Amino acid sequence: MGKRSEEKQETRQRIIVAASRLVRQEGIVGLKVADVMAAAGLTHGAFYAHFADKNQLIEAAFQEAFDHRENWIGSARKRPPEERLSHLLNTYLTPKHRDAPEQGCAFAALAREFAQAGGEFPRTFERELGVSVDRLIELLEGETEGSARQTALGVLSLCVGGMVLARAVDSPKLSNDLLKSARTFGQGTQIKKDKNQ
Amino acid sequence: MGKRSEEKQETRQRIIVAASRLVRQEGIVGLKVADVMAAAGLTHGAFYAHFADKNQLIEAAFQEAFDHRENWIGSARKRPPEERLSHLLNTYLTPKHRDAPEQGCAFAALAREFAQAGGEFPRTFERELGVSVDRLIELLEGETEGSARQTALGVLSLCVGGMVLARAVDSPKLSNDLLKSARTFGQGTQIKKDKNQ
DNA sequence: AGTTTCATATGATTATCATCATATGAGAGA
DNA sequence: TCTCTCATATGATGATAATCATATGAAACT
Repeated sequence: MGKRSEEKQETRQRIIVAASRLVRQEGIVGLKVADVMAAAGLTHGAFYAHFADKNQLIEAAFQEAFDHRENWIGSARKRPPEERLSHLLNTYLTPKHRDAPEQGCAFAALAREFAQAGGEFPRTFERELGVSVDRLIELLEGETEGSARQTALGVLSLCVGGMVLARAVDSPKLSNDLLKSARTFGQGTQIKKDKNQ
Repeated sequence: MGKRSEEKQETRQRIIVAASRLVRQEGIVGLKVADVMAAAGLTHGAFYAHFADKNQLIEAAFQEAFDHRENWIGSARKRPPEERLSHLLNTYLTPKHRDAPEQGCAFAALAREFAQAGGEFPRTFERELGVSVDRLIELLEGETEGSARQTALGVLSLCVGGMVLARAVDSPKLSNDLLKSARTFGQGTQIKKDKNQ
């Protein structure tokens, strides 16, 4: 691969990264191809040298957003088992995450729109969700009441819902309360005290 | 008020009802004024005799969607206190609700878009959320560990998140698992056994 | 150096919609 | 019955954006 196409790949990557941020901020319909290109330092016309259409870009951007999923799950893995669940909740349901959707969880940012998008979108969504679920199961296996899978799906639901609502309300007070309550609510789910049971 | 303007009000109401269903199905951006009017049995031109603009319609449609909130909360009120939380979860997080977004919860359907819409939208959202929270607090008061408000906010987060995710994934199996896991996860939150404590 | 290739830029094109302007026609009051 | 009003219909208009067509210019190869 020559220097030429290497640079093109870099440009493509730059477009994807820009799109990944913008799409989480603006949503799928709200994402404008020209804005993405401008954010990547290019003009709109070059877009179709890199992608067949906007949908292809969105798929790539969505996946790109999960490159940092490990930051979340990986940091919980370093905790002792009985603290993992609350660590997950406490690092996801934060004002900082709420206020930076462009670098935050893509499920919270895009689930609603993926739900009605046709084509490959639902499968793409499911694949990424599946990976998250698997990671969470590894993390929680044998540590919670009920099956780890059940806890994993429950935690994801609570996190996504709490974030979506916290972003939608007007007052900072209520928004913060939503985050805090969701954190606490999720911790009401019992963690096994005896790891050998 | 003469017959004339009475009929106009009825027409207006028909438009709002149509919009309320369509907007939950298609989203705010996805909602087309012409589609709403067609669904109400009219043509697009008449729209501006009823509303100043599309935003005004969406506000009205959003509120309209909550006319049936009592079906959900009210039916839980008939249950003994210790069953209320699980009743809420079990009636919200259902495949039936998932498959009929046009008549379902407007928070789950519209929160993401309200979050980025400017103008009055965030305040409107917050007002309706506040009402729901108040109703839930009345329902749960003194019945759960922790404050009723905290439980109310937690339940709402879990419900909305579970529904949004269940609607976004491709496979019915995973979707059903999400609903079921969220139901169970939420019930892990302890209900007081002794009502007089 | 001369030519070719191709990544990117510039300038259409086309579709979709919200919104506006004007027309129509049925009912209300004279 | 004859106007007049106004709810609704029909037909613009204008903006926005995806996508396409063509131009350009720098690097790669001869």
